[in-house]
Amino acid sequence: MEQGPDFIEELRWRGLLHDHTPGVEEHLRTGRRLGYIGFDPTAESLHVGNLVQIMLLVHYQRCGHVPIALVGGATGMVGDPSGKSEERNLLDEATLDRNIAGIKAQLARFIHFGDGPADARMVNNYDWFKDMGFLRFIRDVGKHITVNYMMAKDSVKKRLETGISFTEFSYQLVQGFDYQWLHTHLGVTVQMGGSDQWGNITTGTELIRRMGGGEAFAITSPLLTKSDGSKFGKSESGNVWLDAKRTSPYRFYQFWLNTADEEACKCLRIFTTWEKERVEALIAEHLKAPHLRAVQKALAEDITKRVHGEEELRAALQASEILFGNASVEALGTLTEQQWLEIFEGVPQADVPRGALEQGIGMVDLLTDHGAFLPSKGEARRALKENSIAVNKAKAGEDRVVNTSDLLGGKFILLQRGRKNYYLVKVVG
RNA sequence: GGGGAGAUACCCAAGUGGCCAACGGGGGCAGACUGUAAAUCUGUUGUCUUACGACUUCGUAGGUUCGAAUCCUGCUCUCCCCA
Repeated sequence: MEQGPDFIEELRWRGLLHDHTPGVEEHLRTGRRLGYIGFDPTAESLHVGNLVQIMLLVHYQRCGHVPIALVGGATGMVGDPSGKSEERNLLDEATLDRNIAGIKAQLARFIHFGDGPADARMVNNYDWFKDMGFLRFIRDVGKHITVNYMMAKDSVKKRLETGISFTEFSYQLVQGFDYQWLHTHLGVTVQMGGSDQWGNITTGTELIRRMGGGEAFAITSPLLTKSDGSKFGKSESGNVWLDAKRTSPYRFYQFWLNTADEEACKCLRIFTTWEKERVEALIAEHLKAPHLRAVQKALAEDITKRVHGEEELRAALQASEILFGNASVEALGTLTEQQWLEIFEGVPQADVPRGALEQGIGMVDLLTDHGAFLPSKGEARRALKENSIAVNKAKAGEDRVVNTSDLLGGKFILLQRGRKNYYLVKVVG
């Protein structure tokens, strides 16, 4: 068979390998193997925190193997205790269905699905759990694993003090059975996941072994954290989602562009599919001239393009140029209304009646009463005194009055507080 | 059950009758610097109007006083020690 790069070796240099069961390397070298990763359908969209797992599948496929994406329609109903200090809320079926559909669509942007021998496949564990009764489960599955074994898992041990429901305690068995089922029905022999999933995955390999299914392997990736130790994939405004409706492509692009130097290099290895030489050349270039931020730019462009497409990337680049570049008022004036709305999507906006603007509006009122951009007039005055407010890119003082002559594109006024906070005033009526 | 300590702004924490919108630190925001970074420095950080002003705020409800975060009483909550 045509064999791509060595998967384990690939993970290793990319910094994606945390742990693996003995023998996987050989196992993967000697044939095309089916490997799976489970995704929790807790939301309608995946976020960049899931991206590491997605990349595992991407690299897996690139290396000539067959990735299986499992959405946990059943496991999502139970709740994984790993890394959670408290019992989780359960999702209802309708929500789960919607979430699963959303996730499927997103995964398709990364890996190639189809019916060919090397194509990725998508499965939902609800399909094999929905008709399984409790008695059958505890007879066929539960019989093979001891409670002692289950209690030894970190995810369970940590919760023994504070309490864990039987439901969450059972989680590992449910996930373990997934693996067992995929093993016997599809011939899946590899399960991957974040290092926090090690316990759950090995319950699966154990189950397969005890149920006489033979060999099954586990591979985990390190959990990605930022250099300050905080969780990766959160911006000040919360989770960074892959769904453009939740995180605009512009914000998405900015998230990657703003990664710290050290992280950016790490991310470049993890989140691009570029070969080693290209990655290393970029990093070397970055070290020579860090202020150019070649790594961040390359990273942000590549990921944004993959997630949102060429068009959206271009818009994000344009927006960034206008917001952070040296775009002049003239440049702003040339934008079409459509462009305005696209660029400033996600930026606080306010509608102001044309009549009020014709009479002229003082800065303090514009920032508070009309725009509600700042919480109080005192704060607005302070900001104006601090010289931090700009109208259409020009600093404004407290006595500045805006009127229709300030309109750009006939319709918009751009306010800024400091360098990074934008507010858009739209005229209506 | 007995005894003690405490509750102050986003967080920590000073303040024990007027000079308290309340020291200081953290955090936030902004300015300078810079790489849309980090570090650093500076300013700012209850609300409202025409700000030399007014109003609301120191757990909660009352009271004493010309005047209270500060004193008194009830209540709620937190912590500690002894049993």
